[in-house]
Amino acid sequence: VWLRPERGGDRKLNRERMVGRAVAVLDAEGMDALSMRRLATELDVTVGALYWYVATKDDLLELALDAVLGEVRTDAPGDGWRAGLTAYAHRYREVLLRHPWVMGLLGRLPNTGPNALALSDEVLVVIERAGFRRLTDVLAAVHDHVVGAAVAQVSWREALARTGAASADVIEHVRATAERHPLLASVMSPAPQGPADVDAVCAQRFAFALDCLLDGLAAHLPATDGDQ
Amino acid sequence: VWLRPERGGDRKLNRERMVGRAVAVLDAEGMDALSMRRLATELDVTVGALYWYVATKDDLLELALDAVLGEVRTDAPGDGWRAGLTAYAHRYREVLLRHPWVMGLLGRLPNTGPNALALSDEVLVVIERAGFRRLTDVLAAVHDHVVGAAVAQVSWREALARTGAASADVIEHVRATAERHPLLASVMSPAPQGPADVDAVCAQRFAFALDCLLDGLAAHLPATDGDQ
DNA sequence: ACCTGAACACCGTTCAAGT
DNA sequence: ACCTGAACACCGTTCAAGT
Repeated sequence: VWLRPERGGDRKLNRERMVGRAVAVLDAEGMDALSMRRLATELDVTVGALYWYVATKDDLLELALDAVLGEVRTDAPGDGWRAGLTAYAHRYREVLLRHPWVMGLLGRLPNTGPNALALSDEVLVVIERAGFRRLTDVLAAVHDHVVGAAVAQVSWREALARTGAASADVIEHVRATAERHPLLASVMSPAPQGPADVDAVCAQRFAFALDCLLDGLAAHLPATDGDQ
Repeated sequence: VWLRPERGGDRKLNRERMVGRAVAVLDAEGMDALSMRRLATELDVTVGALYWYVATKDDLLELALDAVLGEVRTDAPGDGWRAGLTAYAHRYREVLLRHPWVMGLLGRLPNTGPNALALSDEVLVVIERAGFRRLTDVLAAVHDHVVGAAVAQVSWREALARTGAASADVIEHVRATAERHPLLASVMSPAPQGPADVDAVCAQRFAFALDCLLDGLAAHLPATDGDQ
């Protein structure tokens, strides 16, 4: 998408307005609610008009994805690499959770928009200043953890939303799994399973794993350990 | 889905045959190729017949997701927790990369099928035997890293596949980004960017980050460090 | 250059009716 | 119980034709 010309245009439409409205619909009603026709009527335009600015719906989604990544800003560099990476990871995570539909796009579309590149570059600067050798590996490690944790949390939310109230079937199902997997059951039971609890558990879990990861990464700093 | 009865049936169809064929289509031609109509003709049946065994297409996809997770088997427990978790992570990753369409489902559908639960339980046993306190946190840390790394790799593949040969536009685009982000450019340039190289880079990157994570987790073992 | 109107080839889902 | 046939309300995309 990033190659295709911006296609000026300002009579009724432009890419910015399209992407903005698309993100609004996606945030409010999710992926299934966004059709080209829906977006067109929302912009007071016929469907065909959209294809003047965008070659395909996937192009539009790529634009929406990168627009959202623009919300992640690395601020105040210079508090040390660990604080910098931690702040980056938390900000990135918050953005993903604010726009859950992004998770369905990450594995399906390329993610090489200008905002994605700018963000990688900024974080790489922090990693380089820290003295790491494998710059991209460290970046990927942090990045992958954020994405993985966000995917898991959204998936969990989805599972809770799907099973509305506790019908008799659900109770029977839980009982059956508990019988087959006693350890899993004992480990899950203390969780009250409310949607708010899920977020709290995930937030704390995320911070824990991130700390472990950064501990492990720190051991690969030349000053501490010459091993590459 | 897991609540709804199996709906016996063996005249022409059953869930197993449906899911098997669906996975085959998904593996061969990806998410976009799988429609209910396509699956029906592939099974010598009309579309309506499918809805006897499955309430919705998402249900079918949930079944396909869990079926794929069944390919991840934890073998030979007892080589130590670190070897066990490493083997689990690598096997899980291989399965995800063999079925790239799964990545588009993970953040969109609940993932609470019997195979997913059984797998979690088996890994939890390894984690508990190791002496960890926060069982689920450790499980999630490893799990999230696998998913995040797989998502990134598939997304990278997709980006390469999308930009076919190096047209003049692509070259101009790369040059422009290189100018704006010199560090990013210098770090990316050594990569020959072939599809095979991507897999190799990602495999090594995955192993590195996993090692770092396990190092960090090991520090939280009571024997080594009483801190919870 | 930008947008409309209308069409094409598909979707997922439902449901009477058959066997 | 299981499957067919046909319909309903949608899709993404294309493209002549208008301005």
